[in-house]
Amino acid sequence: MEYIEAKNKFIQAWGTLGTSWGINKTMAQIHALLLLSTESITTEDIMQELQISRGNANMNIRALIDWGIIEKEHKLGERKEFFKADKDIWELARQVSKERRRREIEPILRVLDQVQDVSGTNEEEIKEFKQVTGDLMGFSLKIDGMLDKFTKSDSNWFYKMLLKL
Amino acid sequence: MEYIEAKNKFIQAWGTLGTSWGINKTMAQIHALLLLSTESITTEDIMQELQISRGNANMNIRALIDWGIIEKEHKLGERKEFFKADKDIWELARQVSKERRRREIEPILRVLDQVQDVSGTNEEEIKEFKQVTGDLMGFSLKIDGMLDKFTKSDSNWFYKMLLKL
DNA sequence: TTAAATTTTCAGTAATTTTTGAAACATTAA
DNA sequence: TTAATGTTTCAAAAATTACTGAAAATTTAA
Repeated sequence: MEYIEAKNKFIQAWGTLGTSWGINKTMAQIHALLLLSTESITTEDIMQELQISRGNANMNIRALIDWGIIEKEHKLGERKEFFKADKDIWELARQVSKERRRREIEPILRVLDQVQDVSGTNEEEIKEFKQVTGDLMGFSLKIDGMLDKFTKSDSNWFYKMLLKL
Repeated sequence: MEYIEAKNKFIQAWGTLGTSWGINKTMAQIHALLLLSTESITTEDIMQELQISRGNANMNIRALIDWGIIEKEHKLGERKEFFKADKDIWELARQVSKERRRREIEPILRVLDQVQDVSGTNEEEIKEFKQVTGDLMGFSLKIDGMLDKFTKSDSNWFYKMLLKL
């Protein structure tokens, strides 16, 4: 398969995958493009490669920076900003885990916690409510702990863990 | 906190969480409602509780059944269909992992595989392309293997794994 | 300073996804 | 059968989300 075809295929697939995990398509595509770039590139390059507007490019680049998975670079004698992605996949996974944990697991844990002191007249439904939300919280806490360990470890730790299984 | 308030809060939070993980809000809310129900309920009940249309209820109930996380029940002497959720959170996690693996990880693995035999004139970009997509595939395969093991094990295995860490 | 280059913002538009509601379809009871 | 009850489908509407493009803001060079 020719490079250009493979590249487009990968960018497209990465966009689609992102979409089904709640990440907007353009954001994932910009990330894919940067993963493949041998050197850091400008907003103009991204606009041109993905055929998107300046506003769209700018917003999604910023979102990627907020997620901590790409970064700005300044080149000597250049006024433009350049961007590059971290090519270390383990680092990427760690960063994504960290952010999703913070943005999504923590809020649901907070709600599950708040909701634990429920009261009411129907014994059975109260019991069921506490049981289900309690189980959910227990499970979430376990996942949360695992992710915490994961985000603080190196790829080696994860690799060993997989072996132990 | 009063039961009705806690219930609504939980349903709302579950819907929001679903949304940020690419699952539609109503689908997640129906699931939350069923998790809290002490007995199986009808489409009418769901429509009434969540204030949604029949079509919407029907479509999302079907989606939940497709995901394998709720099921139909027929009651003796009743023509209506009743629905109930599996209350076992481990089972839920296992089922969701299984489905997402099939729907999302497998497709991306297929693309990464296809794209491996890339060719072109620019040595550096080909090398980088192979490196990045190869790493990504390696990582995805590891996650895939872990999920496979997870979906085929019982909660006890997972619990032990967490202890070993 | 002023001007040129670059980045950011955001109102309006477009695209996508979700929801409705009514009609078609299916099943069971009489 | 026919009628009543219940389920599914799907075109249209609504809601949400993403994108554009131009103007405003910011930064740097002269």
